[in-house]
Amino acid sequence: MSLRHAILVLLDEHDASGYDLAREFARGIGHVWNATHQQIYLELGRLSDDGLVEYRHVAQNGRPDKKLYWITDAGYRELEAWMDEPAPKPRLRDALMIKIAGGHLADKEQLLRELREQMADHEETMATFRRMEEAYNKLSPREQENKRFEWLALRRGLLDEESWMTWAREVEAELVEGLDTREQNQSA
Amino acid sequence: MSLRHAILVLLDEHDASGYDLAREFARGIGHVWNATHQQIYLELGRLSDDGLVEYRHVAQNGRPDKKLYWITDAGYRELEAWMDEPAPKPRLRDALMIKIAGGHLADKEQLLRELREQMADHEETMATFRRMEEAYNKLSPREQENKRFEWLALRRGLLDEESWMTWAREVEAELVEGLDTREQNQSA
DNA sequence: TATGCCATGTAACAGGTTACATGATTTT
DNA sequence: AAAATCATGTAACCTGTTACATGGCATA
Repeated sequence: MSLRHAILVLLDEHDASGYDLAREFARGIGHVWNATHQQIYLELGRLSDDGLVEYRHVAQNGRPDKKLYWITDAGYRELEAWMDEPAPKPRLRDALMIKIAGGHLADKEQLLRELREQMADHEETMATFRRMEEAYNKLSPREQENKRFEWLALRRGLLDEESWMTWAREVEAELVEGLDTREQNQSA
Repeated sequence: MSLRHAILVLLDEHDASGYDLAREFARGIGHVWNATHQQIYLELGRLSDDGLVEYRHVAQNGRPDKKLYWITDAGYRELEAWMDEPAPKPRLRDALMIKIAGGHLADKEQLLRELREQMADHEETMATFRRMEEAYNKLSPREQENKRFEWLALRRGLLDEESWMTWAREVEAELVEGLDTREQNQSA
């Protein structure tokens, strides 16, 4: 159950509402951990019950009220204790890769279409990460030092996306080549 | 629910027992999809109930009997139908990255130790993948052609591992540097 | 007028993990 | 003597997803 720890790490960076957290999970940190708003609201409730976070209502003009959460001392103790325990290895479940592995059974045009859709998504993610990296690079050396670990996690996302795109371009080229060859045979 | 489709893709490659599948999920294909034996045995039961796979008992000498499963025509139809539907995007949940992102709260030596353990694991995985790639390279052009898609999925695993190691070495260097600096300050 | 953003939640269900259970053979 | 490999399963529990629910304000 690391969702709570992911939330605590985010709350350590800055106070946030459930909505804020959901946004961050959908963007930056979402690359290494993700969660839907439903999960987040539930977990914030539990964290609050356990005294690891606290919140206050914040009224806003033109927008609905929100609950602003922050991490408590008990929350920090919990986080630090968790840091000393070995992290479970991530378990990957990528359905597209299953399709690729069994690609000889698939409609190649369909597969190419889907690959390209995912490539577009990954391009967007990379663009976001690059913007985040640029923002980091513009910080003062002192601030860079403070956010060094956040940056290292971001860096992981970037390298991961780059490696994915490298792979995808290889696959794209092969699929296109396969389709071209078939067309030539048909017209011959 | 793509576990069943992952199993079907594996059974398309060759007939297998639940145990065989569990081994493959733990090694090769495990990089893109993984499952425990408990999940696999349950799902094989359901696949069998749904007529997508069949099996026969195989007696073995010196080893327990096993159930050898294969994919049926209905199984192939199911797989092909599934291939045409968009695959859900993978959701990453990597606890180590949360630790890294909140690394300023962690004991750096502990973090370095854990990073190095995971690096060793990844080295092993890479070695396995490289052996698999070498085996593929030794196949006849015709066989390479047949297993092209399997190889593309393997290739993804390799690139992913390489990218992970690149990142990990960067982080390792930073952590080591940080610890050295602290030691110098202590002894000064 | 419709879509998107802000903001928080509940409930039912599906999927996945951990613990428990057994037992022979082979390797260290 | 202990650990690993082969081989299959059940049950309880925890986690995560999808569907449902509401509603104002701002932008296209």
